[in-house]
Amino acid sequence: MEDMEALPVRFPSRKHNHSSCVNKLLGDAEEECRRQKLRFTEHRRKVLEIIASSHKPLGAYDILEQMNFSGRRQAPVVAYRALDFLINLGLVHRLNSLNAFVACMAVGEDHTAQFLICRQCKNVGELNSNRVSERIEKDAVEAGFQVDQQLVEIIGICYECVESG
Amino acid sequence: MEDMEALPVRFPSRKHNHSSCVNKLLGDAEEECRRQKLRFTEHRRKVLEIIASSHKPLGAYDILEQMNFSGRRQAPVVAYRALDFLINLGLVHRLNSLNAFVACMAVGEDHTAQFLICRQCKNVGELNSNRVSERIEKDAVEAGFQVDQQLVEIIGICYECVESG
DNA sequence: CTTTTAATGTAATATCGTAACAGTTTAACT
DNA sequence: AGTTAAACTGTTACGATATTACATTAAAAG
Repeated sequence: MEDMEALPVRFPSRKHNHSSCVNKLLGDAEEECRRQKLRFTEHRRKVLEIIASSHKPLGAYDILEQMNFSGRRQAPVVAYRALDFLINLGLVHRLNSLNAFVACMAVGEDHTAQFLICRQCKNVGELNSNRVSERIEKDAVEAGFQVDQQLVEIIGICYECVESG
Repeated sequence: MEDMEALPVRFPSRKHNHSSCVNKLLGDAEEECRRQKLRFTEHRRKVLEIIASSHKPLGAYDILEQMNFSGRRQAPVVAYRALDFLINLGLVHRLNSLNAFVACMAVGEDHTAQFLICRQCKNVGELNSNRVSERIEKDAVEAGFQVDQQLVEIIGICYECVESG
């Protein structure tokens, strides 16, 4: 029998409200940091805010450009340090095929992230199908391989771009 | 019902014969180039030979280092051009999580490559499970996403490394 | 209030990858 | 063979991505 539970798909609609998802993510971050006694510093907040404000993946240097508060240009390492922190916390994902970063759309949901990357509008969503991650796990084990981490990036066209030709 | 056909797993054993897989790959390349009327030039042959001689992924600059015939150091673009050619021919794969390249272990078998990357011995194998690629395809379609390309990289420990502690 | 841990500032440098363009070789066609 | 078109090569320069190292400052823990 097939497992027919609904998929927890998340793809950003063209008309969704950005500022509400930014606020949600900042709230999640604050809470998580409080819980784990980690410091949610200015750099970290700023980087998360920048990433969350875009559903298009951003490169580290794109982020850096938007960090010029007080007119001073930050060094690359500033962005990378904040990104590492946010990735470890599960608030940000890295897209290996693009050398770029996106905000997590399923914070706190314990998922193996699987990305849907639209090569037309450049938006990125998360598929996060347990069926996929379990299939990978099973087949790898059957092949004698012990899985630590899965990396799944799916490149194609999102439904809104298909519809609009 | 589960599909129980055997998986076409390929993971390089510690004791397998390198030179025979190099020769096989070079032969495949020659044949494929003859068929498609493409030129299998010296650079391309050399790069394929270098990659095929290692089951550990090699970076473009690692490859470059081994291309110093006649003592002259080649420009990076030389390696990248040959790599592009070999990748298009399906003889070489790129590992996005490592910015590195490996020889294909399933030439001519029409597969969606899925990589098993051992973080201990650094060897890379191919899982290439149709069950995985079909599951990804189905779930993505169900999510309204039209798939062009899948990128699956699985990081963990291979059986030989598990056995040897 | 001092010790220790974590975060920052800053500079330098490593690593990965591409653009542009002139020159040469190869294949294809008279 | 001689001519043309396409593919490949050589070379220089540069762009993009990421890390190391180390001195300084701020925060938390005792």
